[in-house]
Amino acid sequence: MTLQQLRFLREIARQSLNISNAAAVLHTSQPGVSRQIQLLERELGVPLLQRRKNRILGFTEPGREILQSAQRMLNEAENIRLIAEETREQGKGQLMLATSHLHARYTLLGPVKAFTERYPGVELHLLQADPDDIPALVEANEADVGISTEIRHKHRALVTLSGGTIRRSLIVPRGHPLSGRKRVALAEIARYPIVGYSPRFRGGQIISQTFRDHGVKARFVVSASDSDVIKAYVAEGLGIAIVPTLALDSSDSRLSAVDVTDLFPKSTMTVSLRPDFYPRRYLLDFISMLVPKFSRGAMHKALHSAHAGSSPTNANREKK
Amino acid sequence: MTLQQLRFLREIARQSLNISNAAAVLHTSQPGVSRQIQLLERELGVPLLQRRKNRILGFTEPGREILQSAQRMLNEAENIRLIAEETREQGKGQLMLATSHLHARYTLLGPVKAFTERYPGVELHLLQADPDDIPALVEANEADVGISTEIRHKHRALVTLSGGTIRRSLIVPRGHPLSGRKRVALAEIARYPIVGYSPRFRGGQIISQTFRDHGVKARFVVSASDSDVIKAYVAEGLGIAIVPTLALDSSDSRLSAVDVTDLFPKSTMTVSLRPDFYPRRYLLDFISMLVPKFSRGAMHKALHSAHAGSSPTNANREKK
DNA sequence: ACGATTTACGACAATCGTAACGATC
DNA sequence: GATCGTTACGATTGTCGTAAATCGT
Repeated sequence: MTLQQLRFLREIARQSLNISNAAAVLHTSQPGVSRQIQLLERELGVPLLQRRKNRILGFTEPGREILQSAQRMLNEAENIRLIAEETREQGKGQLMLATSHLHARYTLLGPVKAFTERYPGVELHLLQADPDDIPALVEANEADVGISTEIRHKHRALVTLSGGTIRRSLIVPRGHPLSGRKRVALAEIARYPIVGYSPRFRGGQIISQTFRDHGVKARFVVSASDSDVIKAYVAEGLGIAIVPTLALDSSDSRLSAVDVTDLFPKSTMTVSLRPDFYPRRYLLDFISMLVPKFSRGAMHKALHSAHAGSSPTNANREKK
Repeated sequence: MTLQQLRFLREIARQSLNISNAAAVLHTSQPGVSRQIQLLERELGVPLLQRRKNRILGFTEPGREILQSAQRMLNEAENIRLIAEETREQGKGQLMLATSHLHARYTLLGPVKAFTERYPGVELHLLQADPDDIPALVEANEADVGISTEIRHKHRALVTLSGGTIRRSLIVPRGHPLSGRKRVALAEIARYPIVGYSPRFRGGQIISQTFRDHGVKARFVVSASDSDVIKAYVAEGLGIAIVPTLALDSSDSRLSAVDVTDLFPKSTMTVSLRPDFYPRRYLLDFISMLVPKFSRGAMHKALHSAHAGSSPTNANREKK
């Protein structure tokens, strides 16, 4: 069994069973790929691919299982490369963040600035995406870490860390009847036209759902998917809006805000990671810049408990 | 990077940094091992072993990390072999159980019988050990599965499944004042000399601790580590005892039993497994014979959620 | 001087790419 | 006939084991 053979197998799977394409992607020849797979099958004594004469129909049952193990092995191999690279070129590398507009624009601003000063050699990429897609991006290893709001933990392959609570504010134009209030009720808000978040996203749904749950009929006049746009519309007098408090800066002289966190379900910022990938030092550092309560030690513990399997294994029960 | 190189690395670690021994264990030559490690170090661009001239002092920091990844990879490689072997020779193989005397003698009797009938080709080994050592044996891969009573979940690398409650009975010689009673109190038990479990084991500690917690002073006259011995002593009139109910068979005409499960802390049978090792079909079958509520499907789910990392990873972010 | 690791060298095996063949759509 | 997979063969590369050299205790 060779890592090469496993790479071939994985690529065949990725290329939906087309060996020629797999060979092309791996910059090698088809016959080589074909033969290595055959050798692997012979060594294991089990066919991995279902074939009819000269055509490949699919994986066999054990083939699928073995493919999964192969993927895990190759991931670990990649981890080894990462570890080596990290110690070789300290403070060099890439960091891919998957995040929503909101966090990219506001939450991450400070941490990103601190990070680029601390690690000038690391290329920081912000992969902006729909909030609902973020965990999937991390799971597909398109991003090293996902920063989003409120994920149901259905993605079991990820570790999610809960950050701080996201506060919400009602914003109204200056001079509006609700301006300057300390607190407001849902029913009061509903008296005025509302500029909402696009219902495509969870954030928007949560707001409108809350009105519905309390039997309050709210009138949404426009919806947008980004708080800057919403703020602009409110400032122009199109309506009032509920936005994350962190999207407000005091410089907005045309707007007035009222805290309404308690009127809506609690939202928390969540950071998601793949526990089976090696967390480079600067990655963990970035997260602790973002959420100081996550020290590197605490995160190592969380990741390690999610990613078992490196225990000593002193016993040698392997077949010879 | 070769699997061979990783095997060498792991064996060097196992042999506490003695390359010659490692080579001997792997049936190869020292120079070969030495050179492969050097090649790996050169390829990764990072020293894995700390050396002074001609002597090896220890692992480097990245070396230790890489060793862990290497162990995971080799475990998965072993899994691939297991999968292949399983489909090649269905119903052949070995099954190593780590268990305490109690479970070996009573709980497992039925399941073992059923198992040997269902899988006559599988060699079933019972590795009897002190209850407290059982999780460690599973973690070290000396056993495929551990069956024990009540483990604190400090072994995070293991998945533990909770089976049924262990009932306890007070046993007394026939004709004893407590004989025939439906229920007894702790204080009543403490009036008589007690034959106890060896305090070396958790089981014994739980019993005596309970007396102490309730401020009841009990008198232990003898202690043994095995319920058959204890039963014999009680039958001979040395004292009375608290034993797991399942250690009693109705044929014991010289003894009389009273259920006392509720007087002591609840104990449950726990089954422990390493989620990072491929669970052969007959292993899961054995467990469901032991605890019917664990179907193969349920266990697959439990294991898979504990063992992440085989997700598609369609993105190809690896360096070329 | 002995034990342990690295370096040197030669034989062997394995892998890879090109070319040719067979089968399928 | 075009695409895809397998078989055949030659060149290159890599691996392994023996022997020698080097270093440390």
